[in-house]
Amino acid sequence: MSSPSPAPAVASPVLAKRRLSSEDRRSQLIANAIEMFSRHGFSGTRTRDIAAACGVSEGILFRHFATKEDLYRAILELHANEAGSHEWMREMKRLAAARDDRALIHGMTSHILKSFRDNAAFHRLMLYAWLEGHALADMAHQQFGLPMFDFLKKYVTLRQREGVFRAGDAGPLVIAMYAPALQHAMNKNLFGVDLCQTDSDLMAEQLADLALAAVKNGKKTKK
Amino acid sequence: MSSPSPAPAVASPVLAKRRLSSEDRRSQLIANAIEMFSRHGFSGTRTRDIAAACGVSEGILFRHFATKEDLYRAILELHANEAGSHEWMREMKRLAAARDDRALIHGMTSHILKSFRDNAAFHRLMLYAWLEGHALADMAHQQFGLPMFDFLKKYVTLRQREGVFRAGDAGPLVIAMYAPALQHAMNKNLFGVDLCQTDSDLMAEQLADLALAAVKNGKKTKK
DNA sequence: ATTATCTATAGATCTATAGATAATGC
DNA sequence: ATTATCTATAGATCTATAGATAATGC
Repeated sequence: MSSPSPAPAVASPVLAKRRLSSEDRRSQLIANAIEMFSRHGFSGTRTRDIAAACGVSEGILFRHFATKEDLYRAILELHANEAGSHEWMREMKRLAAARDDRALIHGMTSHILKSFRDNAAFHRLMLYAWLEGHALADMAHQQFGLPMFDFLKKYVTLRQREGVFRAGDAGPLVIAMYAPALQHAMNKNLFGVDLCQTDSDLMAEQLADLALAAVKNGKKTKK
Repeated sequence: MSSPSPAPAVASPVLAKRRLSSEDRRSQLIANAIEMFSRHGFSGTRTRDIAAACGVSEGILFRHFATKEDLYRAILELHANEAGSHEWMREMKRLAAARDDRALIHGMTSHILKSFRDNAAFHRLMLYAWLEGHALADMAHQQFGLPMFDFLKKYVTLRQREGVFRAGDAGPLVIAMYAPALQHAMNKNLFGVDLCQTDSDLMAEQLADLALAAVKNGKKTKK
């Protein structure tokens, strides 16, 4: 008689025709909306399909979110806050203070790969938001992209003065540091293109090593 | 009396209320459609707006292209063929045969930057097409992306055997070769983000040098 | 005479709302 | 009693078409 509380999961198949609490339904709507928006973009996604994915009528969707735009905003705001990038930034700064180039670049590489592996749908949605010129994509950039780039730029300049990093404008060096990892992550997790048979961990290792070799001065970099 | 033939340009402002030839109108529609699709994606673009951008009614658009999808296809097919990537591929192969690593990487870098600078709208549209999973985006990948990656992979493997390139899986090395340039080009031309004050030519130079340093063995790479 | 163009509109689709219904917690 | 849910539908928007009109080339 005492049935265990039914999973309010996204993928509850059939038979789960039980009513969900307002909170659970809201979460479910957001989860399915992320998936939809990440596949078809904002204007390519129909509120009807989001509701259908949750097994409810459209009315329910609009009871939780006044407009489609509202739902979209809720997603972006949710992830922008929880992203947990703050503690990671702190870790980066610690490694920078210790002048541990290798650990810093490896850490950044792993972080990028992991983030795209774990939140592929969200990153895909974010790329759409960016293309579509959504205000919140710009906000995310202001909040995370810029500070990160700025931090890296300062670190690169510092290491150049210390004679450890290659000379030249800091900008290109920063790009060389993160681009390979980001490019690979986008190819693999956003576009489903993986032209390397390399194992995932080894991949991170090698991408980081290459980034390190790119920015380090041409002296002996031996491991 | 003999007025010079009016410019069938995209941006003919006011006063150009003259009828265009079927061919010119078609070109104009495509040109404006590229701009629109590149900004808002396929589903985010209204046929009404494309027609309006050309200063004609929607009926005209549908006289030239049976469906919206048809117009979209016309754009992708047009650029896929004219892209002129074939001769560039030949040039790359020539440099590869001569083992000119520096020229090859610099050439590729410049090519990427120039292509995104000259055809920003098209690349933006292509990115949308890719996200939206349009069949022709995949086709373009089969036709250009894959062969290029394959070529680079073979070259890297060869140079590794010759002891000039760093050891390791070829995949990551290939990514390290093109990612910085591509990343920068996307940032700048697709997303309007340029965090480097560096001059354009110098930028290409530095990005290429960094890519070269990444893949080359840790011996003296002196210029 | 040919054909580029416009006007008007059909038909489909999509967001959003109103009011009725039924499952839940107390 | 409360509230999650459904049904039905309004109103807007969007693609696409049909038929009339007017500018062009001959």
